[in-house]
Amino acid sequence: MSTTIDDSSPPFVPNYLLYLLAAASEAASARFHAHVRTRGVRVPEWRVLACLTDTDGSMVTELARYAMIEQSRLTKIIIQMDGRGLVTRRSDPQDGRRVRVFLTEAGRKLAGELVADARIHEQELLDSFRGGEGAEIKDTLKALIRHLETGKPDDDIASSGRTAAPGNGKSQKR
Amino acid sequence: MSTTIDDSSPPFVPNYLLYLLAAASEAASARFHAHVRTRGVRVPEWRVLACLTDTDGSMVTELARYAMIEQSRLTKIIIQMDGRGLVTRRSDPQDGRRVRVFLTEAGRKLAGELVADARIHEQELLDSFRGGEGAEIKDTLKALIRHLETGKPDDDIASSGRTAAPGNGKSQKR
DNA sequence: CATGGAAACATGAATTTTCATATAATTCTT
DNA sequence: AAGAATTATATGAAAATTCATGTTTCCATG
Repeated sequence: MSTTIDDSSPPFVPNYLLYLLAAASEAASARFHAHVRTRGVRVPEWRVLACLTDTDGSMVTELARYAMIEQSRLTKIIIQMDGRGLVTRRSDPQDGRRVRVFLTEAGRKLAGELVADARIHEQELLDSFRGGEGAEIKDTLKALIRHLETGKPDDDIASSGRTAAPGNGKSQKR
Repeated sequence: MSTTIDDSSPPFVPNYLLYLLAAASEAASARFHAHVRTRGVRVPEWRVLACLTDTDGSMVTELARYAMIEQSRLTKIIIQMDGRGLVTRRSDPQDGRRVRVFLTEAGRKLAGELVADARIHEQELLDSFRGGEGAEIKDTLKALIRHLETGKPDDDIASSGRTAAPGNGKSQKR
């Protein structure tokens, strides 16, 4: 009874969107993440460094969102990085609850080098595709992310190319 | 000196491919992963269950690759799941080193339910896009993964679309 | 201007994950 | 066929992560 195993049904996992996304992320990141570890930096730390090159001095909560790291975890990572002299923390004079995180000189140097490496690696990756579809992938991902975060398509997704028109959908509720 | 900060340079992170991939994966998975935890299952466990619905009885190493979980970690997860009665392990009669992992009845039931939920969730996601670009995203990701894993473009990437031709795909050699 | 509530971080214990290595079973070599 | 090399899995200690909650500081309101 019910042992009717359909041995021929197509596999689920290799066609599942969430798996494809995770696998793509993993596969794309593997090399560079190995390089990062080579430099004595773990991936979450690299994320912090990268984010701080964009938004030096941001508060912990902001940084957590930006770097996709849960707050209490980020706090611990930052404390460690502080100990290693990569970042400093000072509390915001405007609002004593906030802790602003800054790159130190050493941190800025390291971050700069890694970002440069990342740019090169990214370029190599994108170049390794025929034609100019690399940029298309990025646009598709950006559209996907926007769509997922806002719940609204915001714009046509995955069609990229002609109808750029990113003008309208400003449904930023927040 | 050297404090020549170009305040206007565009941010790095939000345009960085590896970030976009990670963010897309995260954003797409958040809801469903929350649902999974609701059912008392952690994400890595869900991955194991899902993979086993495809390849019940596979060995630990295979499963590790399939589920993108490092071997020693997977071993521990499996031992736990065994304890909870979701899977069983028996050593391969052909090769005593190998441990084959099977879903129990309970495990199969749970896995089946979650996979069904996953399918629904995925469909909702794909439907939430205009037109039929959902499939395009999946094709793009598949091509990207193949490209990254093989080092060869294998096929035109990100062009997807017409040339579906999934017919041959029995290249499961392993 | 007290006070309740919210926001921003920090913290600690329990749990997981990592990393290197141990153990066990096969396969390859000579 | 013995020993070496390799493959598959397990294990243990150190480190990281999670989860719930604590502390501090700010904000709004009566």
